[in-house]
This record gives sequence, structure tokens and C-alpha cells, in this order.
Amino acid sequence: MDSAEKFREYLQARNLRDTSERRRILQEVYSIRKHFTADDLLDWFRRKHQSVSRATLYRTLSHLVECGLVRKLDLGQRVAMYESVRDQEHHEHMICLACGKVIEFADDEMERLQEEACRSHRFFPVRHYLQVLGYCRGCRSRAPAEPASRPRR
Amino acid sequence: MDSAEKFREYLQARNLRDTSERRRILQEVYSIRKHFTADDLLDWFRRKHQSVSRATLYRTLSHLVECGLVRKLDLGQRVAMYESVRDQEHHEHMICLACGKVIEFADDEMERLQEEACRSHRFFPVRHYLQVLGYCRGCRSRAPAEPASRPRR
DNA sequence: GTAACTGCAAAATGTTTGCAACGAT
DNA sequence: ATCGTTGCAAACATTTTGCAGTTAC
Repeated sequence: MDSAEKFREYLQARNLRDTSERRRILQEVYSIRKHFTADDLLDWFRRKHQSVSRATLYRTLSHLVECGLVRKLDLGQRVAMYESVRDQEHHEHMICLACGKVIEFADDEMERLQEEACRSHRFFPVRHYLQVLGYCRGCRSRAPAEPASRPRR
Repeated sequence: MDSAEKFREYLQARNLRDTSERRRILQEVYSIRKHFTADDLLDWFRRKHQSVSRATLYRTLSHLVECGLVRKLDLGQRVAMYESVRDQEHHEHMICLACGKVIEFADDEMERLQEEACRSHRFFPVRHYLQVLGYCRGCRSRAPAEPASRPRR
């Protein structure tokens, strides 16, 4: 089942309307292969002269997350990051505090342990991922050791 | 070395002042055995009629994090959570989206895998933890299946 | 025709910052 | 005496909400 269809079913099941804004947002989200913020998305729409209001965007993103088509990530920054869920594969994130680079990696064993932990604590996961904040190789080698020029974003 | 001493050394090394606000904040933080937000801390101070300004609190928390005495957590809520680092032990978090309960658990094997992943990606971790968002047993059993009364915290 | 949706602007939230007075060294 | 610190209030950035007009069903 493709994403558009899945979304339509989700909407129908809850008596929500299948509007052009919602369809366009889903389409745009699925054309992106990287992480994005709500603002990124808004920019891309604006650049295409297809604007969507901020409010609608946030409201639609919530639905997409609820529906499982989009993953919402808390990468330790101020803004929420999103990514489309195009494959079932679970993956972990390493985020460079200096340059913002996100390294994704998958590890079956880690995944298995995570699931097992949820089971053993009788916890029903909605989303789960490992979050590693630190410095990538390039940034680490450039960084000062002492006074810590606190990087942002 | 105890926490107060470690903080003093940190401050001295960067030519920062050892003020009563900073000392009181560290003391308060270390008297708490659970996760807290900046606002929780502020409340506790107010209740003791020992108020500290919001600005100073945030500024001091950053130093404590930088110094390694406090861990800053992004538990997928809007606010930042903090916890004092009283033992070296690493642990993971499960956060209930409905009631806000945080289940902590440790898993040596998981910890090992995390470290190995950092090594193999030449990534220098500052903090890393598994974050599982979902529903605890009690909340799950109470939750409706369909229209998803999105819980807030 | 009705109930859900959109866009706007305003509100809310959590955190940061500029500034003048203050305090540690 | 100097330079970092404090508290205040204002600024900020992101997200949410109330409302009046619009649209899918």
C-alpha cells in the first residue's frame, strides 16, 4: 500500500477530510530524503509558490506522525525534526553538536535489545531510538579543549 | 572528589566566579533524586524563600552540564529535563506519553553496543541514551484504540 | 447542509539576552 | 578597580489556538 492510500484510509477512519493541503504536504514530505523541520518544509513550499499555512502544516504533520507515515525526532535541538518513514527499517542517530551533521546507523542487535527491554517493562513503544549527541570526527579535531566555544545547532 | 569541589575547579579553570547562587543551585540539584525541569527547580527555591532568577538558573545549569555534573535530557517533551550525575552509571529512558512517567533501566549489553557504534563511526559522544516514547502499562490499557485522544504533558 | 478545514493573527511556551546595578577576585 | 554576575524585562523561536470564512462530504 502506498503512502497516499494509507493516509486516505487513516483520514476516512476518523472522519477527517481528504483536502488538497493534506495531499500536497504528504507528497512533499515523501519527496524528501533527509531530515527536515517544519520550517524547511514551509520554505520549500514557498519556493514553489505553493504556500501552505504554518498552522495547517503543523496540524497535518501531527496526523502523519499519528498515522505512522512520518517519524518525529527530538535530536536535542530546539526544533522538532521529521523524517518520512519510507522503509520499515529502524535506525539510530548520532548528531554532531558542532556542525549539525546527523549520522544514521542501524544495528539489528541493538534493535532487538530495545524491543526486548520494552517487553520486559510492559511498555508499549510508539517511537524509540538511540540518540547520541557529540562531535563528529572533523569537528572534534578542530575543537578547542578548554574554554568550550559552545556550538549551536 | 565531591561535586562542589569539581564545580569550583571548573569555575576557577575558566575564570568564572564562585557565587552563592551557583553554590545553592548545585546543592539543590544534588539533593534531588529524580528528573526535573528548570521550572521545577525554580519552584522548589521559591517554596524555600530562596529565590534565584530564571536567567541565572538557566545559565548555571548550562555550566553544570558543561562540567559534567548534570545531564540534560531531551525526553521528547517540550521542556528540557535535567538529572544530577551522581553515579557513573549510564541508563536508558522510557517515557509515557500519557502520564509522563519515566522508567529508567540499564542494560550493559546495550551500553556496550552504543560505545562500539560510536567507535566504529569515529564519533565522540558527549551524551547518549536510548529514548523510548510510548505508553506504560496502565495508560495503554486505559487508552482508546481509535480516535486517539492525543495526550499532552 | 453540516461538520471539518484553512489561514490569519494572537497566545502560549520555554529559553536566551541586553542592560544597569552588584559582587568576587 | 576590574571584569564577571545577577535580576529584570524584553526578545526570541517554535508550536498551538481561537475565530471567521471556506470546503469536502
